[in-house]
Amino acid sequence: MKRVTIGEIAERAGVSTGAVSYALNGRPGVSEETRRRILEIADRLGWRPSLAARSLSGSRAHSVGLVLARPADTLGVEPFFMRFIAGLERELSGQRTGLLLQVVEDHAAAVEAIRLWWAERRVDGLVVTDLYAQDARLPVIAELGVPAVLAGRPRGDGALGAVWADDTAAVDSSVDYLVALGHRRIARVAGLPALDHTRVRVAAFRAAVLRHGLGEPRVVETDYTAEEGARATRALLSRPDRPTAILYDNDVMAVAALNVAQEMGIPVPGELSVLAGDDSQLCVLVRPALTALSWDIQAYGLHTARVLLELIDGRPARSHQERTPVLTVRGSTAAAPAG
Amino acid sequence: MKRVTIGEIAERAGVSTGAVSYALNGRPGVSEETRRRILEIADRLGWRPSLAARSLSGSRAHSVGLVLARPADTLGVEPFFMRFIAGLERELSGQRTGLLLQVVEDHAAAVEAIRLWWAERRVDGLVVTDLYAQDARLPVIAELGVPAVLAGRPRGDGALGAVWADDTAAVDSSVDYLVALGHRRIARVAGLPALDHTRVRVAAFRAAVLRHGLGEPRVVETDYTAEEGARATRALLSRPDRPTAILYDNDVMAVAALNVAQEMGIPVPGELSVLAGDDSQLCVLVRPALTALSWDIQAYGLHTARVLLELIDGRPARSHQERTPVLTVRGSTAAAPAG
DNA sequence: CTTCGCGGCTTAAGCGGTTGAGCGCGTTCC
DNA sequence: GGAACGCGCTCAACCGCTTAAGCCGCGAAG
Repeated sequence: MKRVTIGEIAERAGVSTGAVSYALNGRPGVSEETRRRILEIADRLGWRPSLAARSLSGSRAHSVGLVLARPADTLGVEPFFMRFIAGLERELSGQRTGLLLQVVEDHAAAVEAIRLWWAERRVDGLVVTDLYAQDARLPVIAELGVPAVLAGRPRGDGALGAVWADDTAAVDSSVDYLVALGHRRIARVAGLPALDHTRVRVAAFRAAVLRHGLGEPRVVETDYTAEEGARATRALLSRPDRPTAILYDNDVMAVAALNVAQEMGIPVPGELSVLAGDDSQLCVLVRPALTALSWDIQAYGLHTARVLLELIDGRPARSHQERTPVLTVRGSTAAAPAG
Repeated sequence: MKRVTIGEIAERAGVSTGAVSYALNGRPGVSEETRRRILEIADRLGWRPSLAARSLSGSRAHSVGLVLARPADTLGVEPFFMRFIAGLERELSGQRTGLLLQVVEDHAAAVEAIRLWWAERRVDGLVVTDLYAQDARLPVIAELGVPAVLAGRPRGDGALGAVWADDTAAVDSSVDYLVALGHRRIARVAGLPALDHTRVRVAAFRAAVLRHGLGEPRVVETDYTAEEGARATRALLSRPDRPTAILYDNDVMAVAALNVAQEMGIPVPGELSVLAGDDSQLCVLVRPALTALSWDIQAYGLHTARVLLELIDGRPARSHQERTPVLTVRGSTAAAPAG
C-alpha cells in the first residue's frame, strides 16, 4: 500500500533526492559508483516513478489516445480493431506508454474527447483512424497542436504522421486477377462514402475498370453493415446484365453476399466470384471460403505507434507505407462463366 | 498551447488559488457569489484541471485499466470485447474516467502490467475478464489492494466486485429446449478448461444431461479456436452413436461445426442441431443462421464499470447479476431426426 | 462589553518528481 | 602559489492542485 518514493531511496543511499533523480534517469551528475548503489536500492525497493509526479514536472502524460468513432454495433464485428490495438500495444508497452481508449458514436463526440484529453494533459498524442474526406477532427488537432498520426494516407501540412497501405495497387491487383479469369462484368460494393479510403478504393476501381475497357464502372455505396451489403448485392444481381464478380469493401458484406447468392440460386464461384476487401478469420469460416485482400494489421498498428512515439519525441513526422495487401485466393473466386 | 491554471483564475477573480479550488470542486468555503464569479471565469478561460496535478495531490488517477490476456489472434474474432468495451466506456466517460487498455499474451504478462500500472498509480482500479479457475492475477490484486471488479462470478473474500450472468440457467434452458425437440444424444464442445465460466457451463451441462437421463454426458474441451472446434466436431460426428445436437461454447466454433457437418454430408438442422454459446452478428451471417444464447454485452460492460467506480469511491463491493442469456432460435436447430 | 462561533477567505505545506544554480574540493595550468 | 576548472553532489524552486490550519470581522450569546 505504501509507495516507494525517491525520498526513501535518497535516505537509504545517503544522498539527496536530486542525486537519485539524476541517477535513475541516467543523466550526468553522479558518479558511476553512486549511481549503481542508487539503482540497486531502487530495484530492491521496487521503486516505480509516480506517473503523476513525472507528468507534472516533465509535462508528459506517457499515454497516447485512440478514439474509435463508430457505432458500437459495427465495431464488434470488425475484427480489424482488436488486431490493430494489439499491434499498437506491442510498440507502446515497450516504451512504457499507456493506451487510452475511447469508443464514441460519432465525430462530434470524438472531437469532444480529444479536446478533453488534451486539456487535461491526459495524452501526449493521438492515433486517428477511419479518416473522413472531410474530417472534423483534423482542424481541432491542428488547432490544439496535438501530435497525431493518421492510420491512413498522409494529409495536411506534414505536421501529422501517417501510416497506410497502397489501396490503389491492391484494388488494381484484384481487378487484374478477375479480368485474367475472364470476368468482364465486375462490380464493387463500397463502404462508407465519407471515408477517405473508400474514395481511394472506388477511384482505383473505376480507373482499373476503364483501363481494361470494361464499360462504365458499377459501384454501390453502403455503410459497411451486412444488411446493406446484402441489399447492394441483391440489387446488383437482379439486373439482366448482372456482374460475374463483385469486390466488397470488407468481409462482413462479402459473407452477406454469399447468402444472397444462395437465396437467389446463383452458385459461387460458378456464376459469381466474390472477393472480400479485408481478410479475417471470417473469410475462412464460411463456405465457400472467401478470396480476400490480406495484410498484416498488427504490423500496421505497431508501425502507427512507432511513428507516433517518434513524433511525440520531437522527431519529424514520418509517413510509413505498409506492404501492399495481397490477394489470398480461396474458394469464392473462379473463372468467369462461359457466355 | 499555454495552459490555463487555477492561478490565473485566482488572479482574475481577485482571490487565492485555494478559494478557486474550493469553488471549482463545489466544496464549502466560498460564498455563492464568489463561486459563481470563479466558475464564470473558469468557463470563459476554458479551464480544465490538470490530471497530473490532481492525481498527485488527490492520489486518484481517474483511469481504470483493462488487461486483455489472450493471444491477439483469438481476440480479433471475438466480437465480445469491442461491445464490452463500448459498454464500459459508456459509464466511464460520464464519470470523467479514462480507460487504459493493455493487450497481452498471457497471465504472466497481465500480472506484470497490473503491477506496473499500480506502482505508477496509472489506474484506480481494474476490470478483470477471462477469469481462470486458478487465476494468477487475483493474488496479486489482493496483495496490492487494487480495487477490482470481476467480469464473472464472485470470488474470494468479497473485496472484489463482480458482474456475471447465470450461465447455469442458460445452459439448462438450452438443454431443456433440445430435449423438448426430441434430442437424446446431446454433446458439448467446451472452451478453455482453465476458464472459470467454462467449468460452470460444463458442470451445468453435465447436470442437465443427467437430470434428463440422457446417459453419460459427452464433453470435448477446446481452446475456442475454429480449428479445435472443427476437430472436436469431427470427432463427435465420427462415432457410430453420433450426437444429434451439439452445444458450442462460442459462435466461432459453431460456425466451424457447420462446415464440418457439410463436409461430412450431415444436414443441419435435419440430422444435427447446432447451438452457439455466444450470440453475435456472426450467427446471422452464416447459413443456416445459428440458434444462440444471446445477451446484452454492452449492458454487461456498463454494469461492470459502474460497480468498479463505486468500489473506487469507497462504497462496498457489489455483486451484480445480469439478465440470464436467452435462447434466440434460428435455423440451426430443429426436431431430432426420427429413429 | 467581552466571548464565542462561524462564514469566508488566505496561507502554506504537501503530493513526487525534475532541474538549474550553487558549492566544496581536488586537479591542472601558468 | 593562486586562479581556473570540472566533478559530484546538495539546495531549493517549481509543476498545478488539494486541503488542513489560521485569521479576520461580524453577529449572537452570555
